[in-house]
Amino acid sequence: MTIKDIAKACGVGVSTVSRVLNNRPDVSPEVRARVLEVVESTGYIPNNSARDLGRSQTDAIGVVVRGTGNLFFSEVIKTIALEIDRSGCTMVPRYIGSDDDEVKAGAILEREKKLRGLIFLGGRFDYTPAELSLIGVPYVCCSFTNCFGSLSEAEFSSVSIDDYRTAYLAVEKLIERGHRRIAALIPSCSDHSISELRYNGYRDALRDHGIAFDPDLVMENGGCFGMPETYQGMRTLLERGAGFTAAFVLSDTTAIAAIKALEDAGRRVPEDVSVIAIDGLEISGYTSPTLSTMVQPAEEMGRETVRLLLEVLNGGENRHVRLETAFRTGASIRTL
Amino acid sequence: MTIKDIAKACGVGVSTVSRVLNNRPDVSPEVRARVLEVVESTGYIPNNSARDLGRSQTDAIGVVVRGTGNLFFSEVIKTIALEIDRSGCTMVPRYIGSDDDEVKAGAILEREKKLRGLIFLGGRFDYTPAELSLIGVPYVCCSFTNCFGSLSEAEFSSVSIDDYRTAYLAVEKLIERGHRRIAALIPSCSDHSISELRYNGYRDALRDHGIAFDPDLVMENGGCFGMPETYQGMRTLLERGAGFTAAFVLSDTTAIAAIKALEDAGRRVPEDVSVIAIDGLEISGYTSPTLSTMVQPAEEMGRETVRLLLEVLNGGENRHVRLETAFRTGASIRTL
DNA sequence: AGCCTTCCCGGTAACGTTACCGGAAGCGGT
DNA sequence: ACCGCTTCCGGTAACGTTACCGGGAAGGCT
Repeated sequence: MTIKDIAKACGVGVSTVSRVLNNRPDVSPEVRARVLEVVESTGYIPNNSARDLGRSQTDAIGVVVRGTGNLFFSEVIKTIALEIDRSGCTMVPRYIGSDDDEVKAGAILEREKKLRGLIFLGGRFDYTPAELSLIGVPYVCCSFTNCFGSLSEAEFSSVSIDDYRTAYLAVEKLIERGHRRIAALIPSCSDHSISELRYNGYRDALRDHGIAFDPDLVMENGGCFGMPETYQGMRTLLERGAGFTAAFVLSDTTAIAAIKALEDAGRRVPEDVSVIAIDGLEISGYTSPTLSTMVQPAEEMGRETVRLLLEVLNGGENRHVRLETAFRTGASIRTL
Repeated sequence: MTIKDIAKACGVGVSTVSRVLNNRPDVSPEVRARVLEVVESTGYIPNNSARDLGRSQTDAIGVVVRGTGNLFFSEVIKTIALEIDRSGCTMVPRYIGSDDDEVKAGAILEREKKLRGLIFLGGRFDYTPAELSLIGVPYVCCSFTNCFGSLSEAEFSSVSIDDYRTAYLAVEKLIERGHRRIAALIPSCSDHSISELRYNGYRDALRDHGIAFDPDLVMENGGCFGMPETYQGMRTLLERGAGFTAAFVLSDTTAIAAIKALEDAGRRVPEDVSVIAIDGLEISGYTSPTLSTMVQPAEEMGRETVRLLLEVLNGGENRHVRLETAFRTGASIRTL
């Protein structure tokens, strides 16, 4: 069953059928209706490969996911997949490690699969314009913040939360509850990126509330949002001996690991130490204690990401959208 | 840059280049080497659409993922993606809801994207041969057990754990520790499938150890492995008043929800109630208490799934592989 | 009436491969 | 010298679309 069969069945030319299928103008309503009817009744589906070849362009959208352990990304991916499907495009995922070069991975994916567009889901994004020029298609970065001034904002799109502000607010929640000795667990693998911004939020919140910054309360642990590394990080922090009544952790899963470290060391949460995190995973509403966390709108992020990409693909301008986070109160913090 | 350019640069015909690229015989070693060299140096990558069109076949492998909340699947997907990439094929994912018809979704995906093969990742799979005949390409079911005798085992491949035995062993762990009043939380949405088998394992383990089956200890809650449903299920079970010292829960995440329900009702885990689960997610090693759980080999499942599909695609026979689970001891169970 | 648009529509050459056919060259055997 | 076989290779028609060109019909204007 090809477009020729449809054309013959309708008594029109193939180009007319093609026009109808791609709903272009220059087709009379009657002809359009007839073609559509035949297409419907025969259950004809155009051949993708041929279409791609004819257009010399594919309908594939690459999605590079960096950091395999990140549960939050798993949430976002589902929405991205859904939205890409809805747009009639094909999602081509590629998972890479936390320390892999995502831009290189994207470029390879683009060459291999002849992509139309690219989505980057992940943290570190400190590339030079030269490196980024390897990517020849529009791209949008999700869960990302442009913290290197070298790249023009007009050259790509992005959707993210305000990491700085979210961290600031999280820490402020602790301060509001009387905490002044607040530890922070920062993954060190993704400098210059999300963790950097969240770290700044932490420091500025302290400063704005007249609390002196104490480097002994900050633990930079390796491993991008990894649970073992964070667990170990918290243990080391405790051994350091600098007392604290609260901790700010950058993600839900690592917060869970940090809490375990606290408990294994004989500290109770929240009685001895309050913990606040960022993510808002479903599961963190069921752990013991439940997590107080800044909820990222996973679905909205996915939806916006795809929407932005489609916009650019349709000739629109690059845009950068910031999504709101919301504080979800759990049992992991208490008022001093 | 097309195959013609390569042919011209090598002084050979396009068909020769094509033969080399698809490493077919009937090419002399010298010519093959020369072509390969030019390909290498020019960085030429064949056009996928044209190849697919020429072959009238694609390199796309559909992956239908059912049950969006299932974290275990998220783990498996990554390996599946990796292995599909390694094979040179393209993964085309589709996420569907827990109550959607996965076979229909697969058939649609196949028609839309002209798939070469299909992978089903998910639970319920009680379809008639007529329904399954909608799928016109080889497929393999992952995390699945053929519990409907109607379908011949030669018609598809599958990889799964032995759900019956795994559940049996899990319950046995509890019995070994002196428990005799053992509750079970069973998702009721996916009858005739994984939960059915695991339920049978539960009942037989009781029986084989001379423990009478008590229907009051079984809670069938709706929602496929959903945390809210399981939480509510456990609450209802407790209100029922039938005492128990242990509970068998079908997945890690639902076990975490069940534990919260227990704690919210004033029962402590494991002091008052022991809990055992199945999955072995990383996160369940960090929750409080850590979970005792039967670990499913997520990576191996993903690897085997893709391997089986490729086998069939290359003319091999359908196979069904069973993977081993391992008990991982956590703090959620205790000896009476 | 003649001309110029505009609106539709059909024909056909791309698009970049693969599969098939046929042919040249080399070689051994009669 | 002839035949038949194998090995290797080039030419070319598919594959199923899309994009472009051109043409006919209809309608408005001079």
